[in-house]
Amino acid sequence: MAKKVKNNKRQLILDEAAKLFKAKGFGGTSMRDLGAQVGMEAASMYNHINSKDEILEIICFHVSDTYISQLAQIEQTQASYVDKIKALIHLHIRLMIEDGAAVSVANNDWKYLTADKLEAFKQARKNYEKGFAALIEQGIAAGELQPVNTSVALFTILSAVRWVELWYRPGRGITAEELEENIMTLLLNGLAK
Amino acid sequence: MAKKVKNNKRQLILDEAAKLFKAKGFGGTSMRDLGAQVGMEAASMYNHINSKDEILEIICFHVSDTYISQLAQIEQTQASYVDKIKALIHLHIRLMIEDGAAVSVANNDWKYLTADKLEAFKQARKNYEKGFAALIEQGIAAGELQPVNTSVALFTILSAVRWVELWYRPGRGITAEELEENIMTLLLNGLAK
DNA sequence: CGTAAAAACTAACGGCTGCTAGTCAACCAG
DNA sequence: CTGGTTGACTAGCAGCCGTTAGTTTTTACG
Repeated sequence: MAKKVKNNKRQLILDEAAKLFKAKGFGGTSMRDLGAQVGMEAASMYNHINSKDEILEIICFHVSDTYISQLAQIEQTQASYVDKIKALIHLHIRLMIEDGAAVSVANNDWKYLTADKLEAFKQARKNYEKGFAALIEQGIAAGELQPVNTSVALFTILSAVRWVELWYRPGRGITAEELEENIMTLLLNGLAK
Repeated sequence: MAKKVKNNKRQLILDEAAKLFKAKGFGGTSMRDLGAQVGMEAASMYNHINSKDEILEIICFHVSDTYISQLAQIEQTQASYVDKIKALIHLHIRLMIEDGAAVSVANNDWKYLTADKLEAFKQARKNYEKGFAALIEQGIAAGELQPVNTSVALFTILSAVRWVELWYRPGRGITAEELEENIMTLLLNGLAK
């Protein structure tokens, strides 16, 4: 019980940190800023977390772990390559909508990780990209996809999904489903008629 | 002549600042860091620039001015809507390759602009996006493009081009022309066969 | 060559940073 | 009721920040 309360406060700090890091950047967010947002003095937060760096670590690796485990799951299905890639695009859009602040931090502020954690994060991201790229490559080999450069396709897809987090709000006149459908159409069928 | 030398030093500071801001962020770059990179004490740079904020302003508005003037030029040509959009994509890729650091700063660090400059920058960007979106809208109305949501198409294109700056290096086994051709194919014709 | 302007330097300021130490109240198990 | 753990507080340290002031060196021109 006591443990649960502790976890709640800790999670609150992590959530608010993600929002602030997204809005003002890791360097632009002070522990005093974060304390004000959480409703606590800066020093008090050290009862729940060990350092500012640790907050960034937890956020970044939580996101990368999610992507990696989901990729592994999708790889094991029996779907076509097109459908596997669709599933990955779906995953990216869904995470952007559901946990946009954390994803945004993992995308933009990972470079402020401590040297060793930075290396680990870059390696994790590289592994994810390798797995994603392999799906594209196999899809091309199987004749399901256009014979474009694999890296170009990979990064274009990964980037094309990022803006969602900056733009999408419920009540913009477009639902999450419509949004996803539009992006999927664009990436798979293109803009030209 | 004396003026020219002054401009050179000033430009050197701006160029190195763009590189450092890109690598470590605006907040993560100190004037002492920048001085070391330029080969000068931090204080000495104030003979050439007025403030750290001013450096960011110059970089950001230089980029946005370039985009806006090029858009105006493209709007006035007699090409088809598809070709106008292609020209804009070409512009984005070319600027990313030629002046990647500055474009990166304008994309990522604009939020650290001073309040009034921030407002002006956001307005400029909004105007650019409006002009770009209008071309897409007209292209759809003319039957040249697929009837997707205009905003989705706009932001997908704008984002899909951003990664170039992080990834492209001459000698990666792909030329700028091939890169552009691949991206153009993906965005206009899609990944699926 | 002399002189004035341009551009570099050193030193330092007030303010903010992440974080620690020490204290004290609230709570909960025995 | 009591003892101890938890989690909040205030105060403050050492260090970096952007920037200014004042001084000295370098440069360019008549």
